[in-house]
Amino acid sequence: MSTTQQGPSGPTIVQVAQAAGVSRQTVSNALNAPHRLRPGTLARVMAAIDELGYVPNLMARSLRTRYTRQIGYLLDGGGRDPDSVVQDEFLQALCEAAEAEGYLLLLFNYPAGDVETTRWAGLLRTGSVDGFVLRARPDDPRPDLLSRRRAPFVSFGRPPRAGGASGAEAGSGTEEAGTDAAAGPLWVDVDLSAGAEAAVDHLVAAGHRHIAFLGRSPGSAERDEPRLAGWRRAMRKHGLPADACDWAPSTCQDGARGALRLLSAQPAPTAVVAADDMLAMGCYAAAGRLGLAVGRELAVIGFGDSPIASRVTPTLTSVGRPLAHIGEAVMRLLATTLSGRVPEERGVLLAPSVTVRESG
Amino acid sequence: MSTTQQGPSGPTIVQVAQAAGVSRQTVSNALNAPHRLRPGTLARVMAAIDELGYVPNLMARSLRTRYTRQIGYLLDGGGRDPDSVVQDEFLQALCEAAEAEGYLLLLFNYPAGDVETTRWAGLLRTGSVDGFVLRARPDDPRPDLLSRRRAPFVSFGRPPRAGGASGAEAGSGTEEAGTDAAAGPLWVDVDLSAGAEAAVDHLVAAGHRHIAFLGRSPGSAERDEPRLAGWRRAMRKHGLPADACDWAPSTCQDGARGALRLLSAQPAPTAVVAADDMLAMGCYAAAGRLGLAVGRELAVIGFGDSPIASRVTPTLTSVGRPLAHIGEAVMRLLATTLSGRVPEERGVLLAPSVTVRESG
DNA sequence: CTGTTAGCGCTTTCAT
DNA sequence: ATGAAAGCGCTAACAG
Repeated sequence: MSTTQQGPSGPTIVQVAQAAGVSRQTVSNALNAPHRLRPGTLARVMAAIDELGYVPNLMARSLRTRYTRQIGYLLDGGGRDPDSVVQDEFLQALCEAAEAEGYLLLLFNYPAGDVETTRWAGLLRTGSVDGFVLRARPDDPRPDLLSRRRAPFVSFGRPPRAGGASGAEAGSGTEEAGTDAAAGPLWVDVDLSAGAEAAVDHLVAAGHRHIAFLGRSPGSAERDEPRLAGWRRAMRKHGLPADACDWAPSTCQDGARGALRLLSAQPAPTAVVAADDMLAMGCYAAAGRLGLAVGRELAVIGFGDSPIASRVTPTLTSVGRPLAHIGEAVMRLLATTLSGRVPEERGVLLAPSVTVRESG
Repeated sequence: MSTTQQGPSGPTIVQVAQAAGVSRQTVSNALNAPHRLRPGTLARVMAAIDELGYVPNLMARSLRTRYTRQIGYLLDGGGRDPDSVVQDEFLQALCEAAEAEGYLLLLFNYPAGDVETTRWAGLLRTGSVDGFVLRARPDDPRPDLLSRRRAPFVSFGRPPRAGGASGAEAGSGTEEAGTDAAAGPLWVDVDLSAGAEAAVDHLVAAGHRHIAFLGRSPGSAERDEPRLAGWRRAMRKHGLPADACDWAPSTCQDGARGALRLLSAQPAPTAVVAADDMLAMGCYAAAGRLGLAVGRELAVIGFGDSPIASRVTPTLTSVGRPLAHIGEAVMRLLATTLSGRVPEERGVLLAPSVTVRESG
């Protein structure tokens, strides 16, 4: 009588077998390889399963099959980006995608700066997870750590070049056939450059010809380079001069100052693409100070499609993040490797779409 | 190459036993009941464990012990609150607290409106989790569903009274003494009323005597009632009139309008407690329009301590959310019930503290 | 197509 | 204090 406390473990496979008058292996087959059963038997077994409310014990299954259908997600405690909305929505999307593939997400902490900890690498060995997903930030050491331990994983955000080995990998397919780990990590990322281009395309289609870009000031070269490049490329593509860009810290006030600088140029831009929604708010403030009506006299497009975008007046057009698609792509990649196949491509770039609202 | 694909399962307990020259349950004891071993043996076993890099297989352990040390967290897809920062930070805190108690968090989706799904209840039976944590919103049906299935869980946010289907059978209430589940769910919540009181206390200590309250307009009665009550109680406590309160939709512009109404009263308030940080931003805007310097001439305190609080000028004093404490309290409660003990109290109210910045 | 035989890695009796 | 036996619930091999 092990009445410690643990709840009512439902019926086991053998009870179902008895109820259906078959051997327990047949029940197992009914669940895992139904095509091997005669339709009649299958129906009888299924009926018994239904009646008894049988659910297989996943731990027992894992013990036998050596996989858990759980994947680990490394929560990033260090990255106290106010971007946390992203993490939340991404988690949501990833979770959904994982369930669609038959996986569950196991969460754990990556204590800030805790490079040495092998705890999560251990999770693979303890049989808690089959692989990992993480959101890689610039200079994130984790992808490399995972690669080194040969842990299957996919990163959201292109991981930094593995510091370990190669430098020259110009098309010589020689190391392609080597260890699978040497092929580099799997990743999915947002094509911010394409997002900026789409924003410009949208504005040009609306008749704008003087379109400025406002980036985030500290470290803009790194962080906003893709957005900037997309803006430049799109402007060139449309035969427009890409000469009106500026940078400001991502706060409402600083953004306003930056926007004022841009708007005081001659000829003044009629539209601004801001590197994030907060800077876009700064553009609103600047427009207000100049007596320009956002949407009618000055178009503003932000980045990130944050919750505030739909809560300001006028509502803000913003380049979104295809989080659902990202989640799906990540899980598809991971499921593929976990099943032993080789994914067609190591990395996936997903273009965001512009959510058009009143501001432009 | 006999292996399908699954990674290198580390050494097992029996290999450690051989290496240490003991039997395998001695190794087990070394891990689970070290006090039963002679120091010498223990050291030898530990050395072998270290050398071989042994980690116990948790699935096998679970199969035997009947608990998984995993707890499920129901992601709330429906609650598209722009409050999502809360969910993210809470998850972080909960995850940390869970790990401290030796638990891991298993995430899964609660598809919006999917009241019927028994999938997550099944998770308990499949042996995937020992219990659940969820963030309950008003009228959340999930706590009741979990109670009904006798699933151990703790909710962040006081769950609605477990009524049968609806208000119909609300009366009887004699089912209190029956099952243990009837003792009601376990919960942890933020004492927003105490938070508002603390805010007022802080303002009064700073010399303010005319302190207004600005609430969120649709559904304010429900959502902001505790904040309002705390403000009222504190005002009364200090012998001040609690007559200046107003409501506005939680956007910057509407908040500004609401604040303007409040500030046009006679005598004009010198401080405003806003029900969230967004409304506080509205107060900033109103102050700007009136030529009042926030912090010096008008004190503003928000709620939520959101990321913007520290990024605006002047930085915003805000009533925080003790997310770390909440996570710990939740896990303590859950761990207690899971270990078969009865927690001292069914519910825990945690008072938030005021993060003082430049605005007041 | 079905049933029998093993055994995944661990912990819990019960004997020494 | 340590060792031997048993079995958690399931599925991968073969046998029939």
